Amino acid sequence: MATRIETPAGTASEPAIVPDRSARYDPAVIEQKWRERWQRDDLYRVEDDAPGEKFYALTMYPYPSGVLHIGHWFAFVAPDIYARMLRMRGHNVLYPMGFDAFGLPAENAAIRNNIHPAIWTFDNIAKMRQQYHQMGAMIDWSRELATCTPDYYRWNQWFFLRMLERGLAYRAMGAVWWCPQDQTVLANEQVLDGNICERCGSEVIKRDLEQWYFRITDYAEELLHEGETLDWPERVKTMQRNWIGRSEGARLRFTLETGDALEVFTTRPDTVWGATFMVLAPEHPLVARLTTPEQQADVAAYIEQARRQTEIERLSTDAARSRTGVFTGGYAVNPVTDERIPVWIADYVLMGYGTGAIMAVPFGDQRDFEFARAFDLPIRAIVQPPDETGIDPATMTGAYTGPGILVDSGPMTGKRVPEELPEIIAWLEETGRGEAEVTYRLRDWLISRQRYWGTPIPVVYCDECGMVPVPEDQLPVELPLDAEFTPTGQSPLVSHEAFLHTICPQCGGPARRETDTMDTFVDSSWYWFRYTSPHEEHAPFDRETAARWTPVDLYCGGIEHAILHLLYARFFTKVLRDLGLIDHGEPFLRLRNQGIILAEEGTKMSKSRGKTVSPDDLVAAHGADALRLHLMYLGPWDQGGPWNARGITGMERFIRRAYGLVTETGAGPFVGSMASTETTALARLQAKTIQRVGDDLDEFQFNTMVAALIEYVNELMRLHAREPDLIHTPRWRSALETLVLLMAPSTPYVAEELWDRLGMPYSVHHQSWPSYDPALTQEATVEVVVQVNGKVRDRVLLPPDLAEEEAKARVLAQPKIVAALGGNSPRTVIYVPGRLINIVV
RNA sequence: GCCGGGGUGGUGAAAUGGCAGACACGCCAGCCUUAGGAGCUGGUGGCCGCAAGGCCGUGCGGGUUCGAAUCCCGCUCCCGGCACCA
Repeated sequence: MATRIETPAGTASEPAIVPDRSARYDPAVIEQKWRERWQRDDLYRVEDDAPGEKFYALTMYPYPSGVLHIGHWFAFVAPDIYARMLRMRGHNVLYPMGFDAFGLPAENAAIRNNIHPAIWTFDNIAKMRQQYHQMGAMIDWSRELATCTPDYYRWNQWFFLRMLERGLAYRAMGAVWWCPQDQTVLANEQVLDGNICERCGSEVIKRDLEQWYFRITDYAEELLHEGETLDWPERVKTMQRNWIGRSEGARLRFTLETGDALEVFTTRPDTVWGATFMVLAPEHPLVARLTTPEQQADVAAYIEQARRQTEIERLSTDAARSRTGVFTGGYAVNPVTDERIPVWIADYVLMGYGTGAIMAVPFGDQRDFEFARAFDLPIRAIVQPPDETGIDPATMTGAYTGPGILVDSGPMTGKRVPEELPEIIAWLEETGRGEAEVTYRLRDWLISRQRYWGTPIPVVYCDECGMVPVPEDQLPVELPLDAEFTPTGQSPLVSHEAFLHTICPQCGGPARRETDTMDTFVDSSWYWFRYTSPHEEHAPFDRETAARWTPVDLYCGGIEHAILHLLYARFFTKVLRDLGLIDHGEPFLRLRNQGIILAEEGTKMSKSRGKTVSPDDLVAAHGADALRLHLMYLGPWDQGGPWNARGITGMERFIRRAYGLVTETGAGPFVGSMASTETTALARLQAKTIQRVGDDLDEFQFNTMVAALIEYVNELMRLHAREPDLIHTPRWRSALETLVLLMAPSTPYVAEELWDRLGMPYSVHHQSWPSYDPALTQEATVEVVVQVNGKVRDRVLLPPDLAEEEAKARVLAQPKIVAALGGNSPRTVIYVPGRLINIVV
């Protein structure tokens, strides 16, 4: 190794070979040096009013679980590279970071290790922040937030109160998991294998309790249609569309013999003449009134069984699973046929969808058909398929769901379905039997958690006044830190007397605080606004600053949040807009998901199986720059895949080659004005590489971007070997500067070091992204493939814009082609300029 | 069952209608070295061939096209999501 670092660029010097330890690429030394310098200089501080078009790049903030694993690196490095490139392109880029700091693991650690959740959480945050520094991420740490601080969660409470005022937050009974052993409600995440309590291992059941909800269903339609306009992966949009589950149909009114009205939702109101029985969800409120004394025992037993039913059973597609249900003994009247039809209960009807009751049309619905066959209920044919004779209900083996003509359907007989459905609905409306309706699968968002480590819900219960919201000036309702974490099976808040007992803000009498805390998805539903003014004390965020930065231009994160987090965040944004705090309704304009990094065996990386890969060890062995490159080079970023440590040596070699190239040939002198083919080739290579790297980054193709960098270095070395004097031309110097600039987003440390060694002013990360002359990306002559009948027979060098006739003439004269033609004359010649010529004989 | 994504050398992959396998790992050979788990050079899809060269080849079967990894139809396997939604 040799170096000339003492010699300023442009000055002649002896090619003295001075062995110098500092010349060797030593990532440990380089990375520590620059990391400290950047921190000292606050290099990544973002000013709200800095020049340049704003760009808000955001990565889903992590849960502070302890340490960053390799998957975190994979997720964070890509947007970091992208954000760095945009900054070099002149944008004012906001790339903040924080911690999703409330949640179950902290509480479990508290119970297990007798350490307070707050201490555990902040210890982890400190560790992880160090790791981000090590990664070389371009994060403005002055904006860091942790959702478990009162400064942050008081605004969760503030939003809750605003939503309560607007009727968007409400209390209602809801079926939740209940552990009879621990005498407590469990979050869904705490229920293992369908119905096992995470804590004590006993079987859990569903139980009705009063819970807090956010009325996200009010926004169902908007969430659905505004989602279509977003630049998000198609599959995420599809998942959200399916989750919202819009379905068009009608609400029809049936009457029960008890005198109660029973409404049902159906997408096939045309088949109401075929409704031969009705089915209620076991939990339906009318079941009790409807059940006759003789059926009482059966019904009660069935309801009990349905309650115990595990998720696994419910989700099973087992063909052996049969339709179950029980007759209530009660009857309803079909509103169009006036027939008396039996009312059953069955678990295939869900309380949470539609009205929790259906009209059963066994002829036209497969589930109803199976039910009718199982319990020997009547089936009536009401649709005749086109160009066929009628179907005989006695012999049919499955429901008929196809198109046809209505038969035995009173005044609607003869109508074509589905074409004339609107007329049928109109008739039902005119005659008062029902009306058109749209139903959604989306349910309201249950935000209550019977846990300690979360945002206290700011209401109190007073014997006199009932439920009373905590006045805004009394926020935050602080989570007491002196809670007891013995595993009693209850939230520590319930037994925390000082927290529990308070004074009613309305009458001043004794009151009891709500002990439920909020789902942590509330925290993550608005955190990106907080980054724009993280120290604002009088509002969740400063309106003007938020207006400047939001919406987020690019949001990166895992596909696992495709539904919940992203849907809640969209909902919150719309609520914030309706509260007048912002003027847009969609939070994230562009979304990109990384794939999942699996363990080397292709299985899921899990802590419990010891399959995690520690980035710290890899950094110690190869440097953060090499690890960054390696992760980006594994494959397409959105695909993920099994982890593989072997390839990292290739990235290390690449960095060493680039390092050697710049340090050994970067000091000049650059005096030659060589007009050789090599300098032209060099200029073309440089232009093409700038284009490739930029285009690949624009398209989030990090793996091919890295390949372009590697090829650039390899090609520079080849040119140098072919023409040793090339390194003394100004063109060469320019090529090296370009190399360092192109490397800066991906390998920030070594790029800074090389920039410094080139004698360029600090910092490489404040330089402009290199530009190129598009004319140079075109070669003067290109190798054109010559095919005969689609098989490659020769290659010729031609100008890419050569006229067709000229090209044909030249190619047909080639000896190999003459031989391949064997005397046959060409029938057609296909010419794709700059690519190929295909001669068809 | 439904909806996505995918199947290309020994491995990760590239090529989205025009030279299949860029680039990297690994492997082989050579150079350098006291040494190499360092560096450099060359080779590396399969088959036939001393070679020149030829044939075959992108999960399977068919189709469209001068030309298909790429588009269309059918099948198959793997991964992910949803799942009685009336």
